[in-house]
Amino acid sequence: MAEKIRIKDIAELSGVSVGTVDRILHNRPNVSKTAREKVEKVLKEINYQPNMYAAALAYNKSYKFTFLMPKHASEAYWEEIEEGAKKCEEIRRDFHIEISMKYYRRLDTLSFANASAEILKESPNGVVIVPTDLEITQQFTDQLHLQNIPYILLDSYMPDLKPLSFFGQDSFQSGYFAAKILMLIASKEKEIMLMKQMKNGKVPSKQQDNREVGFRHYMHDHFPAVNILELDLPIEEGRSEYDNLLEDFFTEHPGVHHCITMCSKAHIVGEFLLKTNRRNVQIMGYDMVGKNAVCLRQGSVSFLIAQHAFMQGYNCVDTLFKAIVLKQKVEPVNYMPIELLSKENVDFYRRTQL
Amino acid sequence: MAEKIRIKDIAELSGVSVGTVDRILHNRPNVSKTAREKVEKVLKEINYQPNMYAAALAYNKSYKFTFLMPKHASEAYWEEIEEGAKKCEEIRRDFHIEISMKYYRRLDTLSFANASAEILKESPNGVVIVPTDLEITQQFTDQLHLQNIPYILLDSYMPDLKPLSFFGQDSFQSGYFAAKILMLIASKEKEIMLMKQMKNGKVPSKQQDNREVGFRHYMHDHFPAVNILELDLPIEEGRSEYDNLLEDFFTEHPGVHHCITMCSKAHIVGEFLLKTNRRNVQIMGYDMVGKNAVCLRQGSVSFLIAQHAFMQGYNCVDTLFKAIVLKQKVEPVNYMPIELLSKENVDFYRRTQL
DNA sequence: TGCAATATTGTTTTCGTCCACAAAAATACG
DNA sequence: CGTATTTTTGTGGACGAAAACAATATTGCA
Repeated sequence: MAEKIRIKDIAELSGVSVGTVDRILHNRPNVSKTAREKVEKVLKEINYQPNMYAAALAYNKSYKFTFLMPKHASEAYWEEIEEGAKKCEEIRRDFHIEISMKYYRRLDTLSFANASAEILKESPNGVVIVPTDLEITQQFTDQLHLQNIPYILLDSYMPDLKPLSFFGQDSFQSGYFAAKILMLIASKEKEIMLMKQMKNGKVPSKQQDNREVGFRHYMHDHFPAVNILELDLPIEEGRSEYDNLLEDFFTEHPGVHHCITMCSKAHIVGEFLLKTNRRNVQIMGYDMVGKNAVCLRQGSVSFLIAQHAFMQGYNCVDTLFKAIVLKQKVEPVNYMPIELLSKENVDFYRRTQL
Repeated sequence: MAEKIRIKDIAELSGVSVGTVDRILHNRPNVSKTAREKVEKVLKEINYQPNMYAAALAYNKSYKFTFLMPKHASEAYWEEIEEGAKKCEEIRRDFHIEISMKYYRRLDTLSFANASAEILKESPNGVVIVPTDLEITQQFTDQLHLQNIPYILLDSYMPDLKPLSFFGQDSFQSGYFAAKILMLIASKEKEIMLMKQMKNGKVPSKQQDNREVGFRHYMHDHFPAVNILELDLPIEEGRSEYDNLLEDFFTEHPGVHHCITMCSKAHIVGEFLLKTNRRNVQIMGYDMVGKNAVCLRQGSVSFLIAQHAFMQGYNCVDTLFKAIVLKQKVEPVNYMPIELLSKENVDFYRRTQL
């Protein structure tokens, strides 16, 4: 069981030197047919697992990974992803891996193109990409394929780009699940509020759009009669303006007792309800970020869906590491769990299971 | 940023030899005050992080961990824990850690005592214990303390025993949460069925008892009028007898439309309902094991609570590893997430996040 | 002061793998 | 057949930390 076979052992068993075994293990040239046969016979019988730490120590090469993601002005979701990536860099530090972060502005394809050009100049060993539009992203990944630089897609899955791997949540299914849970507490409602945070009149992320599609799909299938009332909060407006918009909405629709949002800003509604002493509205939202957790604990938000952003960042980097440094096979598609949080189980949520 | 400081560098910076630095880093004797001061001054300025792989390679010592748990005749929960432990053994193999599994028979204190005596004879470097009664367990852990063998408690938390660490689910809170979710779909019910699998007239695990306490606590607080009807399935009886008991129950209580169980056998009820074509009963249960997953997908079970058994086993071993081999500080109390699964999100459940 | 005993230092080998280089064997060619 | 060339093999450092070992400095005591 606890057989620790070294290259030296293989060499002795097959009657050659460690140099020859090493050449065969690494598919290097200059090995005679007879030597190859002798060694491969031994390799077939035993199960050699190289000591990867000794290997890393001897190899003494460093790896550069680049992480391309949207610029986040204190947006907790992106911050958490970055923290996860940094954590992995720290954990793997003895393998000499180094991550360089690059940012682009969401919906600004030029900034994406600029950043990707910079990355290509640095020719890293691997890349993690949070994609923008398919077309612009593909221009980048085509170059990466040309240069044989493996890359991982994070957040949005674009199978046509043939990435090494993908990490993210199935947004459609997640919205579908959210609808199901919401309708457990809102089964008798005729109207439901859907809050959206808009930027230049658009929802700023594809993920949120897809969640809404999943949400509406469930509603259409199971509660076609329920009226979904949208409330848009333009990100350009200040916080005080939000309160006015919310006040107007709830005054105009006193019969609405349930609110859902696909973004991480459920706490905006939660805090408003608390401030205006409205106790008869239940909220469901996304992302286990500080302010949402507070609302969840105090009861102004009923449910959150977590998407394990930290683990997404961590896993992307670790998957690059496993594929490139350890030359392991990696899972091509990795959907993160869709995890429901309420006041009763939120204390046991862990951003990482490690 | 990417400073890779070696012992050799510290030695040069402080004008001593690597031997002296090594002595100081490991608190070994025979270091003069002047040398110590010089080195400690340098250590304070830089942030030395030893290359743990080089260290493990040089240390070249092997570690024996023992895992004491109930004998599981194909009980999926325990199997999963064992698989997690084995996985960690594999991941850390280059550090020469070896796990030896020991089993005792649940509710049989003598078999626990026998197994623990065996373990003590082998004097391992660390132990993972799934406890039995407090008293019997303490007899064992007292010995471990005497011999300075660190140990981790898994499944049941007994703070008085002063373990190195604990991993498990908060069973009370998990039952409480289960009740909340169940009552979202059963809010109008007057009667609910609580299925219990008994062994010699007792619930075979403390965890299940505690979940029931949490469950009843929620019911008492929020739905005191609901009548909880227990159905006991004695494990001694065969499967066919279960069907008879279930048939009798549902014939006698045609008004019961919701069933909850604290054990992993929700699928027994699910399969019965499917077989007898009863479509008007919803089930909630525990553990993401194969048969339960099937029932969840086909709709005969509505909700499951997962407890991440695989990660529990993995984390216990990895925590021993981190504490003993890497000499890191470890978290003393680790509650696992309480994760809700339904048809809509079950496909994204992962036993491991790694 | 001299010499042993002890305290403190520095040097060297080891771990398993990788790779550069040296040595040996096989082949080419005049 | 002998020398030059190429192919194939074996050997000997790294890598960074740990620890055994050797060497030096310091102290105690007659």
